[in-house]
Amino acid sequence: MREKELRRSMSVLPIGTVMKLTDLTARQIRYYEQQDLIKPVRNEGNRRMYSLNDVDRLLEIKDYLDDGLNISGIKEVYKKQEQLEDERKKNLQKGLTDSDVRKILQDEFMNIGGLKPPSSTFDNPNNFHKFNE
Amino acid sequence: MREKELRRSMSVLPIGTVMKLTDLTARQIRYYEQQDLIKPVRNEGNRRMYSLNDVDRLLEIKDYLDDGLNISGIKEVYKKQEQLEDERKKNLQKGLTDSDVRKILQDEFMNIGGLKPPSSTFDNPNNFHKFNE
DNA sequence: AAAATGATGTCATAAAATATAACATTTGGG
DNA sequence: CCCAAATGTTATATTTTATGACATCATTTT
Repeated sequence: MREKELRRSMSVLPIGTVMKLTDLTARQIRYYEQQDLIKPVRNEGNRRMYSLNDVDRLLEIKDYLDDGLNISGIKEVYKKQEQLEDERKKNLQKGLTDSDVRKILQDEFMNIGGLKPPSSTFDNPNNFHKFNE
Repeated sequence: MREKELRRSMSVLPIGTVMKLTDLTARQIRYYEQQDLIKPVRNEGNRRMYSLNDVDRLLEIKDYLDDGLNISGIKEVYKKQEQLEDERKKNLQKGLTDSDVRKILQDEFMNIGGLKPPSSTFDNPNNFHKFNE
């Protein structure tokens, strides 16, 4: 559903609406922007316009702050997240899926000591491979 | 997905945004409201606030006008639509589905002249019943 | 403890967006 | 040609937002 994503990223909400949806003050919202946590677009009249994704992120920021993180911490969280997404993109470009990558990591494990793959409980909940031992 | 509906009906868009999304002028949007085709809510400051459903309806209105309908015609269309929805609700309350209702109508037909159900071409495209005559 | 810093509040000022109402224009049908 | 429907235009008042400065409060740092 590509259309949904598009709509979630359309900047159509004025700051007043965002204040209500997030229960944040304009001061807070602008401050988080100043700290590069969000980047609302500006309309022709220089008013900030927000997307639903922006609203989600602001709600996230609120949660992180409630959890005791400070702005710097939140910034780090998003930096890591971006790195992760970049890696995923790179692999996708190479035609690899997440599960492909998992297999590769497993193979690397195998070659370390000539061992079998670890097959975590998560990947193989019922340990079926054990019947082949 | 009940949440989706809720979000589509949240009045969060100022008229400026709606203008861009629909390519209508403020004058037109307010005029259609005056004609009871839409009913945006007002915020504390008396500004009209629109939902995504409102935007959809405005786009519909645009299409109808392009098709040569006038405001009165469009009003009729929406009146009929409401009537239909009301009927559906009533039947749903009685625990009847659409196909139940169709059966009931067929039965009524039968009793008119002690005849078999009509089985319209739509319901029986190949007229299979004819082989039983 | 004092000072510094981070996060937010508050206030003043300017600009942009919207509401309302009145009058003007356009367009299609009788 | 005239009328009415749909829309444009303009003026005025109010609301909303942007920006920047200064204030406050809590937490760290020194």
